[in-house]
Amino acid sequence: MSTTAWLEQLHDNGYRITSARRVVVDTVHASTRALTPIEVYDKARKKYHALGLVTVYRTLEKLEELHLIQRVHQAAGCQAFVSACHGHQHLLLCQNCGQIVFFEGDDVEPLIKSVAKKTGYEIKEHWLQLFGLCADCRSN
Amino acid sequence: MSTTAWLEQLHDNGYRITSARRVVVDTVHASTRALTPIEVYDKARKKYHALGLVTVYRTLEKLEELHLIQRVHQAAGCQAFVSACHGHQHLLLCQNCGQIVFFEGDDVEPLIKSVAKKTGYEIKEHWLQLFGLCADCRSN
DNA sequence: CAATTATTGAAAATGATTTTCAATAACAAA
DNA sequence: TTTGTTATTGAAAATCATTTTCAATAATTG
Repeated sequence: MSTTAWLEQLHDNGYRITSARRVVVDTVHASTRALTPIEVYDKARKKYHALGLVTVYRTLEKLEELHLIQRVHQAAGCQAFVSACHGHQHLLLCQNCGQIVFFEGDDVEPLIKSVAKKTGYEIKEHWLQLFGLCADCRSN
Repeated sequence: MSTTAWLEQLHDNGYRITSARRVVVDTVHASTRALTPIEVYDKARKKYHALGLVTVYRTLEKLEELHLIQRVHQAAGCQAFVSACHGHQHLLLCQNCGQIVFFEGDDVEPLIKSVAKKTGYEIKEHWLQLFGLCADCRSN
């Protein structure tokens, strides 16, 4: 999904396309790592100096609402976001470089069914994250 | 694992047993829901009025360090903790009443191996949380 | 091109967490 | 026991992230 498509999504949902939003979208879209609001702010401001941090917060909020980005939870904190435009997918994070890879979690279904049966819960959502070292970081 | 065992753990690791710590330990240990620092503070203060919020933060920090409690991540926020003294287990949360159930995740291993193979990552940790409705909340 | 109205950035307000610090309480050793 | 050392305490202040307020500006619609 291209940045243009993200902007279209924003527009289709009644939001205006502004320079500030363009540059935030570009920044988050381009990153394979999760970025915190301040990191987005710092990177994006190199391209658009007038950008305000508040606008970054507000834009991230909208992108999350449209499921174009998703929050990444880590031991260090839970404020970072990554691009998430491939529907429901699970995350695999490199603990060294922060690189993020998505993977399908079809195999989780049987586990969910079994847990539902054992516990009597009706399971509505699940949430899986793996942590490790990417091929690059392993060899260096 | 009893509260006494938690206190022993603290003591064995060179921490002193104080009234403040006792009451924080009691409070978290007794709860089947995840509690935020303020919630712990409010509950615990009913038993020990002089307790300070700062001490709650510091005690939770130590309990987490000793793996006696673990942080619970939710859409609403990631500041809450639950008792976690059964080793590595996964969480199942009731979205209505907050009740938490632990379950083993043996079935996750094959998935992890398969993802490792596909991605070239060496996977060190994993993290699984399920959300749904408990039997009680379903029927009411 | 004009009018409407969402969006902007700055500053202030809020909320959570951490740090500082002097008083106190726990505990090991005598 | 009692004592001395030192970790722990709570309050206040400091910090950090996030949200709200507001008047100025810029994006869209007609």
